[in-house]
Amino acid sequence: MKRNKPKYMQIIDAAVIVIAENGYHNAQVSKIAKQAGVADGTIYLYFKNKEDVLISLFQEKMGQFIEKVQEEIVEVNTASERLYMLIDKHFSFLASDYSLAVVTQLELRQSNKELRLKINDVLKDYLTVIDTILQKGIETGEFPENLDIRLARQMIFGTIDETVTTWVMNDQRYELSELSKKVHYLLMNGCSGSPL
Amino acid sequence: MKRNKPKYMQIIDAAVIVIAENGYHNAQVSKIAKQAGVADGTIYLYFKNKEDVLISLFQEKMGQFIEKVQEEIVEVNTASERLYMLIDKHFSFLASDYSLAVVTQLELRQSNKELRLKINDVLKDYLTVIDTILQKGIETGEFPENLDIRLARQMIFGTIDETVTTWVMNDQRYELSELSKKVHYLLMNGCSGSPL
Amino acid sequence: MKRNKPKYMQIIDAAVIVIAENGYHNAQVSKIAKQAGVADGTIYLYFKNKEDVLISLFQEKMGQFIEKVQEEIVEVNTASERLYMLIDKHFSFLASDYSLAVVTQLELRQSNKELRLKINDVLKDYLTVIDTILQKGIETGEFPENLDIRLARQMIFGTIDETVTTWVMNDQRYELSELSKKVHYLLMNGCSGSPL
Amino acid sequence: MKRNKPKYMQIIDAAVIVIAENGYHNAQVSKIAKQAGVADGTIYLYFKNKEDVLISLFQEKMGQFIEKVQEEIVEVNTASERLYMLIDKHFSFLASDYSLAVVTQLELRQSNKELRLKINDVLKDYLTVIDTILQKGIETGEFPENLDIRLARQMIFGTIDETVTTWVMNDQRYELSELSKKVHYLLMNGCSGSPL
DNA sequence: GATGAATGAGGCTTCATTCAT
DNA sequence: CATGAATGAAGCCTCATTCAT
Repeated sequence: MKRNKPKYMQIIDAAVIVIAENGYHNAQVSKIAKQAGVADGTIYLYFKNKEDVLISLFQEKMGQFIEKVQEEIVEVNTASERLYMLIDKHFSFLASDYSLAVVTQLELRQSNKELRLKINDVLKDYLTVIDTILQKGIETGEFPENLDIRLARQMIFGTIDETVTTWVMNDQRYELSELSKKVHYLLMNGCSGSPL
Repeated sequence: MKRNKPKYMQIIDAAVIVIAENGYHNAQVSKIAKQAGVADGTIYLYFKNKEDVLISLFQEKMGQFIEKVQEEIVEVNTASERLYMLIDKHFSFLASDYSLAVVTQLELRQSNKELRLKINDVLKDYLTVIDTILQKGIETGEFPENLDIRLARQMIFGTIDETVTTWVMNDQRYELSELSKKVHYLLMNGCSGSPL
Repeated sequence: MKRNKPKYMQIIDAAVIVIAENGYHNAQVSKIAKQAGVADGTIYLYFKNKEDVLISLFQEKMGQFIEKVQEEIVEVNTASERLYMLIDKHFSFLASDYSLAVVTQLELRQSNKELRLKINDVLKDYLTVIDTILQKGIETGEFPENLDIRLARQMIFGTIDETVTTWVMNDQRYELSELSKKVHYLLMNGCSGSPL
Repeated sequence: MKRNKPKYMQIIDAAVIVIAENGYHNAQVSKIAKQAGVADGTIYLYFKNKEDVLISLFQEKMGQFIEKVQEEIVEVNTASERLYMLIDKHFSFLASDYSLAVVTQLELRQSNKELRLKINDVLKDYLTVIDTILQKGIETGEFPENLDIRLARQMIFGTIDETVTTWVMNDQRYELSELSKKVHYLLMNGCSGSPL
């Protein structure tokens, strides 16, 4: 299992730093190798090509986050609590690793369509988590029965994503995780409104 | 004034088509020139460089849209109506020009940080429109006084943007503008909730 | 027509010189460009890629030789005279351009199979010329009716080719074209022998 | 003596197979090692470098063939019989090991000049065998006194080589060894013709 | 104003070889 | 003897931009 070898994560962590510091288009393989303390060729022992490094980066970092959220979220019961946990974990996760936040919110978005499609595959699990919360909320009566789940999911994800991106673009001039409550409040209102 | 010369818009329209068809990274200057029916060098008579074409593209297309929204929005009175108009104009504007939607939602996002910052400058006017609606809504009592305008704006823009992007990525399999009402409803609920 | 532009042949001639001097595996595109007095990128205005330069080189040089042989060969009548002309033209053509001889006999043979197959396509016309001579000779009674044309062609081409290659590998220590008569004599004997 | 250790021939045989299957330029050391069932580094215990593997391959395979021919050829007496034996042994040797034929006729020819020069060293013994046959033939009166031995040798080797190469390139669609008689006949005629 | 031929910098990837175990 | 993880040099090609006509 590649990911158990130390150099695998070593290279991924180096990629995050190099991309955050130099930008996506100035993150040459040689820079990543240097940052990771390995030879250029070594990267190709662990990754198929440069794109594979970037996909793996996203899979490892977001994947591990999504897994943790999936596990922890079942520990609270109401949809509201779960949504709050989702928002707060999301904010505190990216707030704790600014480089990673820069990479996921700004840099990785300039990758080509192919790479972005693969990134979206990873995100699908995240969107499913949101859908499950919404579904649960409808069942418990916290959300109206006719809530359009797809639209509500887009609102939730779009809001969270836009909030993080704005925070990153403002150079973390304020505490991201302090916004959790307010964002949760806005989104709960959005979802809970009585039917049209 | 450059923009009054026919070839100026001719080149911008060509850029939209070429980027939509070939993707951002395959939209070479020579392709745009060919599509516009001019020589490569001619582009440099109207634009400083390639980046300038893309910024101008965004400025012209979004700029004219924002202007129109700004004008029309004062014709209705409540914040709710104005928000509805904003959403609906936004959706119908991009639904009426799929190439442009592909370019703004998918392709132009792969540009480098600098270009994206300039694009954000253009968007600032749009965000100001949203802020004005929210401000107005607070004054008229439609929204609670303690509404966090920045967060609410992020929710509104994030939701609209995410909705359009999803629609584009789904190859316009449904009518985007039919979502206006529901999105408006979700966002109004989000903004109107009574204070924490 | 690309081949009418001066730079087309300029690049091909440069390629012959660079390959002859540095060997096939040390004939970098940048060296060829420098020798041709053009920028690296200019080569790609006239050729699809590096391989295309090499194929074109062979096509232009051998192609023009084969055409000339085809034209001149009809001016003499007997198969024997035609065979002599073929051998002599072949020898004097390569003797007059040692660089080209090095390239065709030694360097181009280290190219990959794909390239060699395309080179063989060019040679097919040459082999056809040989076959026509043999056919003619059988008709006129100069060669026995049961001459195996394929084998005879292989003997003729193999002998000529091996003779030139040996001459090149011996660093042209003797006059290649002085061998024409003797080679012709050997091959005529080979072909003319009475049936088994 | 290296060649007595089992892994020595094991690696050479693996090289033949790997080159025949993948082509010269896709015959990486790691592939040869894998095919031989040894580690990459082990190859360097038996060979100085990759080139040494290829030279040794040629030396072992052709060397053992040439030795056998040298021994057997003295068992027949006339130059004609010896030439026939040479041709027939050559054809049947390569017909019996198609992989080896592919490697010697097609793949190894793409090697660089240095390697080919070393391969030619091995071939010198073979050419000497031909020369001896010719010399003997002149002494016995089978060939004219003024036969140009070098040219005759080139004809003989060129014809045999071209015949095998054509057979390999035609994917052994016919029996190579069935050509022995005809080729022998052609070459005997070529050499025996009365003086100019 | 318009053309389009020419420029040339810059990076991903392969693979023969080494050497610590 | 044997292993195989690690090394790092080296080159083809693209494409934004220029400038002579």
